[in-house]
Amino acid sequence: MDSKQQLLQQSIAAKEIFLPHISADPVIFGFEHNELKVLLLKTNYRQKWLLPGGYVRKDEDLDEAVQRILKERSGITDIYLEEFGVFGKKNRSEFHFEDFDETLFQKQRFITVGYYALYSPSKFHLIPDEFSETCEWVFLSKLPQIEFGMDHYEIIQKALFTLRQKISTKPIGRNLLPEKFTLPELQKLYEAVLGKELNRGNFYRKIKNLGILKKLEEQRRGGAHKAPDLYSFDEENYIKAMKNGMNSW
Amino acid sequence: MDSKQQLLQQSIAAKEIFLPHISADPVIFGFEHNELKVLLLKTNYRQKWLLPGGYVRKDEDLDEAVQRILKERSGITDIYLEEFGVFGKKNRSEFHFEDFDETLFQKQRFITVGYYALYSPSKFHLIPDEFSETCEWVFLSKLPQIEFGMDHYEIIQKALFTLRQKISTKPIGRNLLPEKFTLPELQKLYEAVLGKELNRGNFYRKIKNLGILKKLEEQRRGGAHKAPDLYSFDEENYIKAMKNGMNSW
DNA sequence: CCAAAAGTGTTCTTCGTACACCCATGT
DNA sequence: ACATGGGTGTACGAAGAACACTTTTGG
Repeated sequence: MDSKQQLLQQSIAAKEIFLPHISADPVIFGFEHNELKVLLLKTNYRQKWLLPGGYVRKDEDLDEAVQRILKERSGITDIYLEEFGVFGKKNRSEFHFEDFDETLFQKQRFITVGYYALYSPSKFHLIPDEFSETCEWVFLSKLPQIEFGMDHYEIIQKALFTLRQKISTKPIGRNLLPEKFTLPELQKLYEAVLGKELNRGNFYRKIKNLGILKKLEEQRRGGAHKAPDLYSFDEENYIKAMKNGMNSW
Repeated sequence: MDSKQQLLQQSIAAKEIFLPHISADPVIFGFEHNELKVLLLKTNYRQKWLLPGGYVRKDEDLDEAVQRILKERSGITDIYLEEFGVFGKKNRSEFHFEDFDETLFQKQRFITVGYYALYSPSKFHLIPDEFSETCEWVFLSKLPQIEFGMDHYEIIQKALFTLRQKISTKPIGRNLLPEKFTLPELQKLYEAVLGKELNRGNFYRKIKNLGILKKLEEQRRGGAHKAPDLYSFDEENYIKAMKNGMNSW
């Protein structure tokens, strides 16, 4: 079945099941090789990269919808998503389905709700859905070089901006790093999100004063030079710090 | 024409003009007598208080929609609105139109987008639309005593929370205070938003260091005791401060 | 033993907090 | 003149910024 046939078929079912005009788009961030990456799908149709978004069922809450969509399109489950913006320009998807007539469900005007989340890529196996060729992590530095459908690049930009705001008041890392990690690794994560270098000494002191870390009785061996200490997050204090907030970086 | 007839009539036109399932609700904050207030409408139908929300035309951007809605329902124009949340529970308006059958446009499931803004009430004359009995500023302290339709109380709560977050990083007051104002007045505004008292001396120093104020060559006469100096905002620096942000209170 | 990275300590400055003091005005 | 609120100054401590120093490891 080619991709156009596939979309037409989906369209018929969609009209029954989903609310018209409303969609949700999750922006999932990951961290690897000291760089941030985003989860994207390359659709069979038109070969453009898109966020793994979808539609809202008539009988489910919006929150439930995003969770389901993400699961169906990528295989990711159990992830905390946070709304960060609504994209409602009337012609935001104008040229995306130009091969189809107006009866296609997917072609109608959509107002989309953006959600973002942080997720550790190692935790699961990506499974693209039937409409997508690939489901891939794409590094932020590569984004300007790939071709997006609709306004999805803009959506990612805003998600990233929101993440930067967030890191200034709440701790980040619990979902992006493995169980055990080193302080230099955590610092690299913060630097990747903020897009600037941080002073080592000051970072160490500040993060330790937050009290969200537990120092383990082991080091990460294997690298050249001094072996760094391993840490894990102190669940209880981490949750407290999430609520209370802090100052800035 | 009674209120039920009115709603039925509106329903017919609405199906032509508006997108289904999507609405926008503006939460407009004002400041008077050292207290915050919110702009609300009391609908003819069912006598519940509601935000002055409405629907999105098929041929307008979402941003345009909120502006138009607010203008039509209250008379307010030229105001900067900022999205703060989406409310999409499937049964959020379940009991609101129970006197009607499912064909009523207004009764369908709506996912609503919340916008908030700050506005100086003195600047305009409130004009309720034809569907509303009154268009009124209601003080925050009175909110628990009035009866809201749907989940609009919850929406206001989140708007207020967002405003508190915002005041911590960006200056506030430009839209909420008259052209000329005194530092004690500004401080009262901050205290009202934050819900706690601030130290006078520290507030003065901090706000002055922001450089967003212009001291005028006059005082506010008439009150008892010492006449306080009048200030106005320095447009240029205010806008800068809006962009740059600052620390916390 | 040395280079390089990890971890700690020191100093300076900035900024928030608390509070004291002076100033101006209407009663 | 004096009580009251407006405006300014000061002293202390916490926290950020910059940087020096020590420690540990692999080569």
